[in-house]
Amino acid sequence: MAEIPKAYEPSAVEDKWYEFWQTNGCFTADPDRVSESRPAYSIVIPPPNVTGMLHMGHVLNNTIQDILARKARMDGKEVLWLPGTDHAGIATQVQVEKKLKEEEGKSRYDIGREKFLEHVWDWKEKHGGIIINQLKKLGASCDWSRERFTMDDDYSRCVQRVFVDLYKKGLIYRGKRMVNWCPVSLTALSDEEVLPTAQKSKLYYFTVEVVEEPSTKLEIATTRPEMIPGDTGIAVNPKDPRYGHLVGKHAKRPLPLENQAHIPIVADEHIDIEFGTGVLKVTPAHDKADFDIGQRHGLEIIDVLNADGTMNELGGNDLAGLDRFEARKKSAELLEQIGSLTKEEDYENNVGFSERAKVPIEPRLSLQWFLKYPSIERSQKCVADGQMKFYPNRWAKTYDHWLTNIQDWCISRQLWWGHQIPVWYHNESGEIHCDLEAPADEENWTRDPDVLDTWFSSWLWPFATMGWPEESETLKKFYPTSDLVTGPDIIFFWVARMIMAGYEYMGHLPFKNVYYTGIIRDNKGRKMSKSLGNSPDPLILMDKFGVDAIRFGILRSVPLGQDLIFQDREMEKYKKDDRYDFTKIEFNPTRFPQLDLGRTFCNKLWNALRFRQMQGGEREGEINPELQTSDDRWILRRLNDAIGEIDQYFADYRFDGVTKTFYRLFWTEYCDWYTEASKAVMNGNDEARKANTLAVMDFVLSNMLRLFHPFLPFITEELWNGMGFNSDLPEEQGGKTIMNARWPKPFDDQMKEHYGLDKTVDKLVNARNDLIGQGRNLLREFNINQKAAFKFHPTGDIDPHEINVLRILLNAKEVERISDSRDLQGTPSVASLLGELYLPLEGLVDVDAEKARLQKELGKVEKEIEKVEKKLGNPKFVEKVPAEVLQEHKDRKVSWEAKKESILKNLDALG
RNA sequence: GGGCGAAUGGCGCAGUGGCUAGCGCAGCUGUCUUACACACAGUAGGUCGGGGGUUCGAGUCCCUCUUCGCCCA
Repeated sequence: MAEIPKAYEPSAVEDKWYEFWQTNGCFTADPDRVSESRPAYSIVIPPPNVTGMLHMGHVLNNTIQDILARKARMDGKEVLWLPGTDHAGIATQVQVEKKLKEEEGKSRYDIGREKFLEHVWDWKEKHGGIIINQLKKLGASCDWSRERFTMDDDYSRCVQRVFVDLYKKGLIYRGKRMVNWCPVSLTALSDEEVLPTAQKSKLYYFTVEVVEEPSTKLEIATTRPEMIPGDTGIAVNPKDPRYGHLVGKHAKRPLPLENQAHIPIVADEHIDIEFGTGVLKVTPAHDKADFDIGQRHGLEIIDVLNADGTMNELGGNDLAGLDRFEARKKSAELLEQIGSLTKEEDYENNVGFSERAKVPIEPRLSLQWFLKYPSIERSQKCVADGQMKFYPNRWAKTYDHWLTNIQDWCISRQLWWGHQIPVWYHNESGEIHCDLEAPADEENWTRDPDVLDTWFSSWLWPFATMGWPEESETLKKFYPTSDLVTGPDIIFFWVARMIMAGYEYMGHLPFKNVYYTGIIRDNKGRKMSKSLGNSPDPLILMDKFGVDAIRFGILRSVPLGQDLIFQDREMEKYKKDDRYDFTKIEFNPTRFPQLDLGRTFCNKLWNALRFRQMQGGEREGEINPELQTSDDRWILRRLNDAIGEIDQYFADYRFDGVTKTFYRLFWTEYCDWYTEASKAVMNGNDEARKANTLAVMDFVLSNMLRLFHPFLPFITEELWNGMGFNSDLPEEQGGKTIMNARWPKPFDDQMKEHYGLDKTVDKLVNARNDLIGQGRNLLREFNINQKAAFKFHPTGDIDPHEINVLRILLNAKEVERISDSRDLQGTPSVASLLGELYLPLEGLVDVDAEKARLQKELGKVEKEIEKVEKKLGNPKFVEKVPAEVLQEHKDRKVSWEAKKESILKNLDALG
């Protein structure tokens, strides 16, 4: 790096290095390279919606995967991070239909299936690459040569193959069942796609007449009076003393007015006597529970709804053609007209909403395809016995519970965009042909028009992307995958199903660890969503703050499995109507404190290297133990401890912990203490020592760059190359790119001994730094901004280097070493294990102020002494506590008492 | 109704029974000190949601209550 700019400019390096990595094949996985000494490591990406756009959740999720992949490469593994996108049946189809309506005023039926699918593919071609490019911008080190799409021909073939196989195994069947129907998307949905949502609604009370006893009226409560025309029975609990005797008689159904049919009153144990009036109207066509009651009692099924949620002619003259919600109001009016309505009251209940279309679903009887899940037992066992690990582990319980209560999966969807079901019905016999190929006499058959649930393709993702059903090299080497990173919201949709598919088709679990990320929320704690418009555009953030800053900032505040509050101090400012406008985000460092933390971290890192460069460009070689200062040993010990901590945090998937350690090691320990202390050497004349200090710096910096690389890929690569840390390394071990540099290892015992890295180093440096802190405090207490002279009275032998460091870090004019402190009585002073430090201020000392300061200090110290003495005075404490804790308390007491003594001496001197 | 999670300075978060409960941001005071004002130095600010218990010792373990969130029925 010829001339290093004063500040880090992300835009100047990001695209350059991404391009470099790609053209040099740094992301490409090669199964042939896998060996015992170079184990495989693999992740499959949770495929984003092909027409989607990057949001903060993607940033979190993919940064974590990238960190894992980059770390694994540095650990010497052959890494495959396999990317791709999902065709997202409903979501994509809805978008294209919307566009078609807007641009051409046509519906999909107007142009037909074939033409419509052409539109979808066009849309996919146009928008499908967007999110992929956004992931590249984020630095994702995916093997793009293996990018897959769930609608690729060979992938499609896998989906069909699995359908046919499961059908032949008898696990897939077709049946008329109550399903969740979305009146907007006009398709069935699986139970998992329905979200129970609390609704404020009304409970309508109305009466019906008992046909056999016209004087008897039954009062019924319902939230859906528009369904009355579909009622085919009245159910009561046979144990209910109020109604038991009416069983077997009939009731007169009030609606439709022109068809007030007589419907049977039946006895059913499942009726809750306490709820409402204890009388339930039974609408078998429109409620799952009612359907079951109807089945038990042989009730008629009357479907009063059209597919789009409007009432059909069976709803009667007054309701036919009305939307279900209008029909609700209208039927309440009708009941009132005939004097049947007795009251309305406010009521809160849970209504199932379509996950995609955000409207209440209708339970509807229809002919659909269902799957009895395969390999349930093995799937449940592998998590329960810890073969597969969940992080955080608590999700294992949720997973287990779902598998225990598992229901058959409705896999058919009445959509056009997706994998069409490989089933043909014979036009005359109705015979079913289920196969990869159409029947030979295709003209006599009709293919099932429905497509499969999108998740029916995604559940094959870990192996269908690797060449299955061929026994490809990729599959052999990279399956099962190592880690899966995803959100707990799709634990049933995706994770559980992939596990089952993995066992069923590969005979093995699909991944060994599952990391569940938290959810990103806005600063009011709300989930970020399109409809609220409370999600900032990550691309704009990357542009303003730098990609590395975003990665670091986000990861720094994500504790394992906890949701993350993304702070935006000015969100409200950008409110437009009910939404937020994040299209114009100005650069404003304090607006996003978490991102700013990342940005300043990068800049600090940049400047730490810049400082190193200014000391001379040559890379230094071996560290000579003879020439080390106490600070050299100390920083090597700090680095060593940090590597250990970081490794442990990685093992536990605690990325917040990793960044925290980075911060402490780099900012506090390396910059604030070590770099500053090193100036004592760098400003001196001992050239050998200077070179040695530079060698220590190079060693620590080179280690830190490597540790940071998975989190901060761009800036570390720029500095690694620019500063020449790559220069004497073999190409495949960091010579070409930091991506392949070796992950730092803690020192072994021999190294520790060689460099003299024992605890005594810490004791000395900590005591000296404590003295510096106290000295700085004195300067501020006495309001001294200019350089002042200190006098230092050490308690023991001390290297002149330490005094020099004292001088530099205190920013002192001079630190004079004295052997007798008597003359200094009455001047401000502080004490540490190393000795006493005086700030001789002739004529400047406000005796009273200094006394007050010392008294305050004394108070603190005495309180601590009291505390520790109380503990040590407790015989039970002394008896029971572990030896090292006891010793530690004793030491503490000694140290506080020394401090107290020194304060008292100085107070005494002040008179 | 059942299950899970959270509650620690103004804000966002660490804290694995035992150092004086930490970190970042924001605040206040001073400094453009030749790596960094995207910085440096100093400083104030919390008794850890409430209550009870276990323990020599509890932010940490147990019980209970409150509030918030998620999942399942």
